[in-house]
Amino acid sequence: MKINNEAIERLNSFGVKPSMQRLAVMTYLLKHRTHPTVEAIYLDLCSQIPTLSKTTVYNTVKLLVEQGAVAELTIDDKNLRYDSDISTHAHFKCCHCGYLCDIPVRKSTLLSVKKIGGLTVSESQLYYKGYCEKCSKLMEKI
Amino acid sequence: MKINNEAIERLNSFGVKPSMQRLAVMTYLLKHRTHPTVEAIYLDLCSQIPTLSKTTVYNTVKLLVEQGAVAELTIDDKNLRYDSDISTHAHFKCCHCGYLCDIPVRKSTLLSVKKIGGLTVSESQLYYKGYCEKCSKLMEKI
DNA sequence: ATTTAAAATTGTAATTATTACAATTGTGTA
DNA sequence: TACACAATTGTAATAATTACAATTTTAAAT
Repeated sequence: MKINNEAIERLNSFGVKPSMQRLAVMTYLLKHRTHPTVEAIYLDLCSQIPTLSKTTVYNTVKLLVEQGAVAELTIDDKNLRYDSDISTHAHFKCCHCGYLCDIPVRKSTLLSVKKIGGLTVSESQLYYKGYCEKCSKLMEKI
Repeated sequence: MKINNEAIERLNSFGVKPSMQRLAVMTYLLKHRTHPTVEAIYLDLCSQIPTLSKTTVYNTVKLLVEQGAVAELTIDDKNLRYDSDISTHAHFKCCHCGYLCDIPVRKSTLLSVKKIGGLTVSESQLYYKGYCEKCSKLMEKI
């Protein structure tokens, strides 16, 4: 996997000082829109950067999230997941097979910064849970 | 804490066979709308049921969630939280102090059962994250 | 009432994601 | 080249949750 310009630009525009590892993680997230876990990112990048430490991946995604360069999803109760798509959209997770995907949403539904009473909301997440097409059909048969 | 009728009715109407422990957990959740963790439920109920096991609390909340009698929140990356309010509403979490509260929401925003493409959505969760009133003011001073 | 089977509860051990932290390595500058 | 600082690494610790076997409780049948 080559480092792409989009990754460099993303880091720069969110004030993240680039490094080999950070660019690799950012590039990975931009390329793989699968909402990967730290484990998945780590395992895939290991072949490219054999000295990579899982701690570095943890440090990096934390930094990227803090700076707003990527989104952190808490849709799964097991692991945190990361998404380089920081535009307005929702997520669906199949509670049977774990399948996870994006769901388009009107911007008005998920406004990025607003006030609710005294609360300052900087981030909104809309999660849908249920059964994917495959698992729905499986359920009917049982 | 007395077991209340609402707890018995809730278990019955969601097909959960009642027991001392299940009623205690259900009653606790109906009374404490603080979105408690398993740990919190366990610690509070220990004085009432000294033989209570944390595993039982885990088993019970899992059962209640499966049957739809309570909602499970994944808003916090550390622990799962449980909510006996299964009506349409969103949640806010302060990412500085951890404060968690309910946010009213129009029913149309979070429809409880629908289809999106081939996906069968049985549950929607809307999470807001940011700073509570106290923490917002703290931030300004720094 | 007694026996019996099934279900619920308990306690302990295992698993796993994440964080803490100290040591090492890398980077940029004087 | 030397120095200070930041980033990375590896290991150990923490903590939430699950697995599982043993025990207790419940409910039904004799």
